Amino acid sequence: MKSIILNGVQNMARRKDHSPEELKALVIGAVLGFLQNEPAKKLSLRQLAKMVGYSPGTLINLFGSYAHLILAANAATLDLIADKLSKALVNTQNPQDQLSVIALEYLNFAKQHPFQWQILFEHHLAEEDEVPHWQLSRIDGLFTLIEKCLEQLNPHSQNDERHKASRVIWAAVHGICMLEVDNKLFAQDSVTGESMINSLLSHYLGSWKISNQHQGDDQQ
Amino acid sequence: MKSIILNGVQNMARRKDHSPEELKALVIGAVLGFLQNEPAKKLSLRQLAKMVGYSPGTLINLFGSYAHLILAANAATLDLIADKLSKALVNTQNPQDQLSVIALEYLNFAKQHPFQWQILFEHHLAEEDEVPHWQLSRIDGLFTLIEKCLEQLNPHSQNDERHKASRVIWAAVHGICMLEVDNKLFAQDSVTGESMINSLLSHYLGSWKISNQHQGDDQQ
DNA sequence: CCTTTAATTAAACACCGTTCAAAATAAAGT
DNA sequence: ACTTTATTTTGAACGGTGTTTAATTAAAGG
Repeated sequence: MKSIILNGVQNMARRKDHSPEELKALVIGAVLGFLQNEPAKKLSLRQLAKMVGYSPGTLINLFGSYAHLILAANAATLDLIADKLSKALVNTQNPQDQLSVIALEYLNFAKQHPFQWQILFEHHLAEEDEVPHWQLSRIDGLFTLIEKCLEQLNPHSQNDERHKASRVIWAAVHGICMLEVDNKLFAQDSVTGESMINSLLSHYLGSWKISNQHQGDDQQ
Repeated sequence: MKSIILNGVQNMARRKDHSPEELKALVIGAVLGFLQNEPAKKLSLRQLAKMVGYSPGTLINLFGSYAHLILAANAATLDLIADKLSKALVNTQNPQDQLSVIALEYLNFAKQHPFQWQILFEHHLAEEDEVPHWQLSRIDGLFTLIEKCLEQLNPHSQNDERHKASRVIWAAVHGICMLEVDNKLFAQDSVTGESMINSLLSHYLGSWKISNQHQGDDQQ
């Protein structure tokens, strides 16, 4: 297996048969596969390189850095989530039910892929380089989805009211998912992520959808 | 400064004058001081040891491991937050205002100490050792605070209804803080953490407090 | 076939948390 | 005061990390 050593110091560099895009997909697959069983803390560039049969350096000049490699994996995760959400929506018409489906599907993903989901939010880029635009547009798509439901829920609502409400709902659902995945709810067994999401949506939306029925007087 | 070298290989171990408790406080102070300016990612045991003038090994057999050192610093942070919350509450009587004060004070802490706040939730212990009980009781104290407000808000509510609502509120507020600190809200400037918390509390509580006024029929 | 270009690599670098035997100190015994 | 014992504290070593770089190889162009 080891190549021939000549001259005391020697050799290597055998070109594999993967295009850059194939290799990227291979690596991202390895990341997500690893995170199915092991926490993000245990992931490393060197292990990853071993898994896909390339050297650490190859992965670095493919993605730019280890941080950007993780970012690429996170982008794939976001795509996967967006796909699940839109698929879950096709059989639901009522806008409040749609929001419920979105939130519960999101929770479901977090519970089924806790490590993959955690790394989405625990991975911080160095402050010098900003989040790439393609990442931003993915997130924007999720917000737009929520805002559309809100518009159906209350057609009299203003744009900026829906904008704010979408952020509140997203953040709240996200907080519930996070504490559920981290097991930091310290709640009795009857209180699950599902029941919390139901409580949140029914109460928040119940009040929100009637708050602007007449002459647009916002509460806050 | 360097001790005398004799015999080719040499010396060291000058006993400093700190009791274990003093040293712990010194280290925790160094952690929190560091996190005022630098992200958790850049913190390390070795730098920390240099800051307080001890060797890495000393800190390890003081706290057990680097992970437990961070845990101790997080405990100090939780105490600090609990202290701020209870102090902020003394001038507020109305229970809904109290909840608002709690949430806004919590948000304020997160914004003023983002790195210290982030490490509270991004630090995961290895699964083999559980979260210590003194940590759990601290968190339980925060929940009890919220549940007391909810009881004032709706004296007819059941114990388990308040239990659930306290978790929903806490998780939602937490989610808002997290996305605000991480700059992941992608919202227009008018939508701030404060306005989101106000929206969340007014709508959620507005519905919640009347949901059990008569014969205890819960929505979920 | 030779040259150029691009891909891939091993090795080196500067870190990291942890372990451990040895060194230095303090405390106890005489 | 001296010796012994016990306790801190440490440097050095170990195996790991992400990243850089010079060398090597394969492929492409002429």
